[in-house]
Amino acid sequence: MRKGELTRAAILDVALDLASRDGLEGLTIGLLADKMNMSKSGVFAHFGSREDLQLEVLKLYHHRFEQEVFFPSVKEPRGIQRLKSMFARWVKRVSVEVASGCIYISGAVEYDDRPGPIREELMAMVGAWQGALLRCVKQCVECGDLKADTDPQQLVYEMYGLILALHHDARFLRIPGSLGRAGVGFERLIETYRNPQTPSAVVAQQ
Amino acid sequence: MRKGELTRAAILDVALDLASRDGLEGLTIGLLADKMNMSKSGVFAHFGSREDLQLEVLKLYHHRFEQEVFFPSVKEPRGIQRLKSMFARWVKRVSVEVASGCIYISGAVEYDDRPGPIREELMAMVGAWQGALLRCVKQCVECGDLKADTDPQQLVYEMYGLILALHHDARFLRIPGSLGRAGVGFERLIETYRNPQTPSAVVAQQ
DNA sequence: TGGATAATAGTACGAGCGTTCGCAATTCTT
DNA sequence: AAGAATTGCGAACGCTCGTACTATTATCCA
Repeated sequence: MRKGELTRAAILDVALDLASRDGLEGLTIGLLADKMNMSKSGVFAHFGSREDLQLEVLKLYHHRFEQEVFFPSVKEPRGIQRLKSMFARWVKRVSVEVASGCIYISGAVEYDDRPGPIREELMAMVGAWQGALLRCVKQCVECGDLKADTDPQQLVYEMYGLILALHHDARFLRIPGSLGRAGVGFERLIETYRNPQTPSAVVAQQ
Repeated sequence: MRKGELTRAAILDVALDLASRDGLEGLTIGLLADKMNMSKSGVFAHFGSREDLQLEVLKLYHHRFEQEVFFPSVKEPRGIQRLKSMFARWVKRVSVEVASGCIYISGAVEYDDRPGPIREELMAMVGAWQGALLRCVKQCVECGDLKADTDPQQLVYEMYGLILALHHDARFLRIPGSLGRAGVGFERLIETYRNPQTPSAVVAQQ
């Protein structure tokens, strides 16, 4: 690996940190150069433009999210167990990010009215994650873990709400115990939709 | 009313519009002056600083929120009916704001790591609103509309999550039908906590 | 090890930001 | 209507931003 690619990777790593804290719009080349002990132009040369830098940061975040949340969960068997794993890992990730900030969430606010490639990319990523959740819920219905009349979209909507509330209460308001509330909310949520016909052993093992 | 106060009020009105769209941090005196057909310094003179302007905008938003959501709801009788009114008016406000943006929500992301008077003010306002919701839920428990073992904080947490998800899905992802999902989620939510001893007529009249 | 190539620094530019200040115009008060 | 007070404008300041261009230094490959 040539030195250039190595520095570039190091820059992106720091940039992701900064963007997590201040948002993608708050990510500035000057500050990034300071943190890297490099000149502005030195940093800049690795990316064609600030927008490209932001897009690369976004892709890096997406990659980490997949590694920590998505991929480990699809190793779980289909059904409620996988869904629980997805939510648990998601919560864990966001609660770690309470100290730094989740780019999916801050980005949703920053780019809800700002058209352009970053918005498109971000929408695609968040959409993909919601799509993965949706598929998992549908599998839960198919395999009988959740009731047949379950509205998958509705369930995903409410799961997302629990995470957003966690980010809001823990990171902005700094209310202790928010982490637990996300868990309690999720338990109550799937309890509502749980299929009473399913052998309790299947769900109790989790 | 002197002319100065009148223009000041007009500026604040436009400023609230801009801040709703681009966030409080995105509110710029130059853009504001353009929209007002005034000079930058002319606009600036009405406020000691940009931060003061932002604080005034925040207070104006809070005032509108109270007028449209809080005050009409406290006219409803205590209990589940008032809680439903609060949520319905809240949803209505946010769904109108889907086209412009809710400052409580965007502000929570913008100022979760940015100390200063704006963060303090915003936290106080959001805290006050959550406090109002909390009181209302507690009254629901006291008057028997909700189960005695209801965790009021938990219920408020989940209500907030439903609103945040609405803002996220409708404004950022632009998924149709999000409005309905907030309502369905709320119904399911209070159904979980509803006291089965309560005469159904009381809750059915809503 | 030397020459080609890649990586970084330095400098400068134009634009936009919040803010200051002095002056002109308008509005209010009597 | 006249004088006082308020209101608004215009220009300028210092700062930071992204970006472009040139020169120097470090790295890679034969």
